[in-house]
Amino acid sequence: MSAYSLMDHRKKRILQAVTDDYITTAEPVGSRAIARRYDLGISPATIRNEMADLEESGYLEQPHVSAGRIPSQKGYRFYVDFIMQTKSVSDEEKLHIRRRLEDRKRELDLVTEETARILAQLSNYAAFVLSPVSRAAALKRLELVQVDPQLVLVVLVVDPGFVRTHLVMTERHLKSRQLAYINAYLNSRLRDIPLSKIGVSLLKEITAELKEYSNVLEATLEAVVQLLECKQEEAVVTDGQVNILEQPEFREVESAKRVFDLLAEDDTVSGLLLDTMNAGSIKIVIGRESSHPNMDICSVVSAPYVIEGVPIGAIGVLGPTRMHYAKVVAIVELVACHLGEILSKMLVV
Amino acid sequence: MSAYSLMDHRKKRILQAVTDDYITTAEPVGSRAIARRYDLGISPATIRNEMADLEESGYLEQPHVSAGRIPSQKGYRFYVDFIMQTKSVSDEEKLHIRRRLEDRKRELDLVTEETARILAQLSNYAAFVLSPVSRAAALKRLELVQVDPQLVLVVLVVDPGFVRTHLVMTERHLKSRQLAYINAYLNSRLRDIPLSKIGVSLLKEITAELKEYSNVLEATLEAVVQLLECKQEEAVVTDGQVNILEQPEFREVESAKRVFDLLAEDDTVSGLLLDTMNAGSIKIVIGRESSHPNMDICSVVSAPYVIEGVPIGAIGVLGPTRMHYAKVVAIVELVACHLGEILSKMLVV
DNA sequence: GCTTAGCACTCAATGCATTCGAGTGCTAAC
DNA sequence: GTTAGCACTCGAATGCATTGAGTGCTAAGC
Repeated sequence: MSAYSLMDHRKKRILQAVTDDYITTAEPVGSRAIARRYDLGISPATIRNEMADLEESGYLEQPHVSAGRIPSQKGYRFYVDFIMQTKSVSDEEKLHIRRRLEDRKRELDLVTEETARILAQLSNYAAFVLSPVSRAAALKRLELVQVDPQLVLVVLVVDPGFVRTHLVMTERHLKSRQLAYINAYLNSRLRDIPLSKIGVSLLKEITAELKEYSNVLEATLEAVVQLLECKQEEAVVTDGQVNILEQPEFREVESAKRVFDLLAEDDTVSGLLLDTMNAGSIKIVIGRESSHPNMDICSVVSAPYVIEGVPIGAIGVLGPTRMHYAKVVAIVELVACHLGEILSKMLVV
Repeated sequence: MSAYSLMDHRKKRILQAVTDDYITTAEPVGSRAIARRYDLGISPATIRNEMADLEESGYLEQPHVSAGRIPSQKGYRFYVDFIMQTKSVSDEEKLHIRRRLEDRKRELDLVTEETARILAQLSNYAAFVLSPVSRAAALKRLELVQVDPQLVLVVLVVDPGFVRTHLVMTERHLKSRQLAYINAYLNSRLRDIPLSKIGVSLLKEITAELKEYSNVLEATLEAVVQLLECKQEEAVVTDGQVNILEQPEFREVESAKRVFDLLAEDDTVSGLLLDTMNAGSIKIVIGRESSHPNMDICSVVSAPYVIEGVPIGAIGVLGPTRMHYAKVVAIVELVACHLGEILSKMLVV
């Protein structure tokens, strides 16, 4: 028997009214206000009785005895799971998002940054985007380019997605034919190998095979390892942190600072986004549901974005627990969807 | 006759005392406090008289009649120009900075990010770094790499400095010998040409010369233009924005928000840093000395960093007008110096 | 038996008067 | 020129009464 059936219809409507009202006004909601603003056909006294019940079962709480009620964390959870109906976003808005992303299509970083910006602007909360990572990603090409007698540029192309480069000093100058040979050999060994399989041992092996060039290759292959590691670590792009300051619950600098600190710790946010990506479905974390102490006053709505059905990243929005869940869920889902589509055009090569 | 000579020694000492005290306590300073804390050998009454003079000539001001004095903007300016003595930084600290930067030496972005972080941590204010830009920068190498039958990777190496890449779709597959020919030709034409001279016209010319490959080259060279433009635009890395919230003057969210908005507008900060770079010397902007309205409550200390005597970028720290100027100036100068040294090892190839 | 009007009660917020004290400016004495 | 003394100012803190939004409970009504 789900929690759903444990609450009668009228209680649900009242919980909904309290939550909706509190989300928009940020003020505790009283029985009179509900009777006036929502046409429930019952008197304040009845509403009071119901509210008392809702409080007893933990869905509502009272900041102090002569104030109205506000949803508890449990209340928000119930609201999110069983009550709210996600809003749909207007077609113009969809088009607008699409166009803004299309405009950045030529570079991955630009797209993720723009996505974060769009999310922040639409939601008016803080937004973040976990850049695409793919377990299935494979090395598409590795190219050494002689830039200078002592300098080789290592270029890595990964599919799906990104290009990384690194300059390496070398002791001896390689002739272009030698370089071509090395390049051809490296590509024959590494091409289409999943990144997860490219480890120190494989690279050692290759160095041994090409031992005539080992002094050049050592530095190069070390760079390869570093480059791959470096991209493996999750890159999170953030935007709209300032929006936090507009929320009344963060008016006192102390609480605002807690949130900023939270956002500054990369791994908290990126961990959450990685979870979302792995779970493959939209995720709503309310207040202390998260283990992170500074999250108690916040909620996060996050969703994965997919390429050909495979989640390759995630986006999210962080706001106060009194978050406009319905709106944010709609936005996050929509943006995730568009982002996936744009990226699939860009990355699947 | 400079402002310096217009103020007698005792007044200077008092202005210094007020400023030092206010900078550390953030509380208006009274005559008694000065008499007690600073050994000036004069009584509070005398100090009061001097303070009244200093107020009349605009160096001090009073929040209200029964409060102590605080430095006016003019007072800070005088303090910065004629009174404060820059602190020196301990050797351990220098070593620490050096080591942190050395650790990131392999990548430009890492170095600038770490620099911003160091600056923010040492100063406890918001910090930013303008990435190296150089008018004298020249294209060192341009390389096309065939990644895939329909995909060419354009790699640009710029000296001093950075590597940029971009993927371009092509209609026909080029044989490796053709690609080698194009590469060789492009490099012969473009190598060591200053970026400022590489424009659409030059690239058009080259396309014409290689017209047999024009359909491939058009897209490629267009990408080159975009890549160069993209890097020309100033990249500013920021850190420590949260520190702003620790300053008592930004306790009310309103003022904090103004500062965050200011920091969010890239061009304001980057403009300031560009000015500093072009001026080639340390720069201190106090409150309304800047034209930007939201700067009125802030000060910025910025300094260029140089490679072989040539300024190629700048770093800066933003805090309240009640900023610890002496300390910040020392830090900014020191970090700028180290950054220049590290970069000259990295970039001048 | 549920609903609701009525009422006593609670408590944060607001306003107001009072006090406190840090700090000043002025005057007069040194 | 310096300084002690003193009256004065005004923000901040404190205390106290008032207000009003909102509750819980009881008893009457449908």
